[in-house]
Amino acid sequence: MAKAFRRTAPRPYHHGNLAQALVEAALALLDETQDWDFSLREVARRAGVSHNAPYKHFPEKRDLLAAVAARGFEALAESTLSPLEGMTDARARLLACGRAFVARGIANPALYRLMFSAALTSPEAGRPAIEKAAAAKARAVIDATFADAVRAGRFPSSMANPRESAAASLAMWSILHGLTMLAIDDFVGPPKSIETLVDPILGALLNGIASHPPTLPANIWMAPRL
Amino acid sequence: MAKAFRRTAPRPYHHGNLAQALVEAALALLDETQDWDFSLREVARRAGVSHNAPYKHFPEKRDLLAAVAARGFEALAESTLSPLEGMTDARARLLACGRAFVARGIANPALYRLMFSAALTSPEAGRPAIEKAAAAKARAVIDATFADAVRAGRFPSSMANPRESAAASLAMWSILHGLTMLAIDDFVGPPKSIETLVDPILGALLNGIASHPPTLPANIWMAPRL
DNA sequence: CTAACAAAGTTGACAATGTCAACTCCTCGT
DNA sequence: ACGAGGAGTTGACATTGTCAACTTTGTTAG
Repeated sequence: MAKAFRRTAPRPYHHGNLAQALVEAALALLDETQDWDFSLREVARRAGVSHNAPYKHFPEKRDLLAAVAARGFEALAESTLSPLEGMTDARARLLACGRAFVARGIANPALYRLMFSAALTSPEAGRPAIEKAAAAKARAVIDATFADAVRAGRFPSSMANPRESAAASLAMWSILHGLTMLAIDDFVGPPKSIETLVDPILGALLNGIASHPPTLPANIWMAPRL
Repeated sequence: MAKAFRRTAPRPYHHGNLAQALVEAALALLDETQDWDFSLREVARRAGVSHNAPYKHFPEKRDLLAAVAARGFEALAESTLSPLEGMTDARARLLACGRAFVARGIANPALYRLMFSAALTSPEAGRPAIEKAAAAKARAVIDATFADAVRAGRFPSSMANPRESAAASLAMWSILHGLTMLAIDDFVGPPKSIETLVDPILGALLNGIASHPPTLPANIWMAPRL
């Protein structure tokens, strides 16, 4: 950390924090072009380094994309978590969570798509660890909100059972993920207002879960495989 | 090589039906590599033609991919339709439809992903017409099955209202699409048996819809934009 | 303090790819 | 019979991901 002051240093040989700058540049490119087929070289150009500098931080282009995707999951986690502040009604919290989820996806379609893309899975290792960890964080928000709702008595107490809570949580993930994807991919729209889209759809699911809680087999996992 | 005998026509100069052969080859490559970053040249190689022959049939690589995706939607439509033969119970039909949907997606993950990918949307024209048409066909199966169920009295009669039927149908699409994607992307699994995964999840949604049918604003469309 | 080392960045090279342009071969309608 | 145009071919080009070898820098052992 400690290093000489660089009061005038416009262009230190060492970039300082290139990895982050590259992720930033890639994020910008992703937003501009709405696709991740931009060249690694262009990312390097934006960061003001040579076309091979990125390789010192990311062994492959895929690894850069994974870092970007991880950022996306972190943003998603934050987006779904923050509106819950101060909300008490369990059902309203779940709906708010859902709205925030879809809204975040629509806000940056390419990023959302990238997060769930296969572009980052390597043939042998599956999804990169960095992405798995971030995705787990995002998943935890929904899981926790659901668990809260169960504890608040909003759902049958049998749903404390992990096989039932997993089923409910998976159902909610699925419908939100699916709805977001369809909206992004122009299969549904126009989303003039997120609530009018999410509330009825997610609401119907929540009603169904409350009246007849679903159950999953014991060995189903609901997360990137570890 | 001027005019040679060709009684057994081993290699006619004109391929006969290259467009289809290219789609076939691309389909095979997609299945093998589980990705669509294969080169157009490799597709041409497989079809036994020069690296530029494909351009006579598809202006861009994207157009070939769109044709492949269209095939995928057609297969999806067929897969979801065929198990309905002879089934009478409306709820069972919907569940069967859902199982078939997810099963088809899991059967060829890369193809499924391609269908909903942005790789084929051109910046100005959106998704190619060929894909839109095929997607509409697949969507129609679920819509129709739902409409049948309403007619059979399995859902409140208010659901004959287009705003309600659209909501229900969208909800079902969403949850199926989302579940399929999550399964494909290794966020949930292992899918040792499709029914144990789909039935509880989709069942919960159907229960919710039956008890409190959702409604959507009037101007929401549920299809690739025409 | 300094010499050496590893991390971070650079330049150069290579094969492969998507696509353009110009050419050749074949089929078919007139 | 023939010529027009569709179908396929060859050649070329800029761009890309990635490898290898080099240089610059900050840190650290002696």
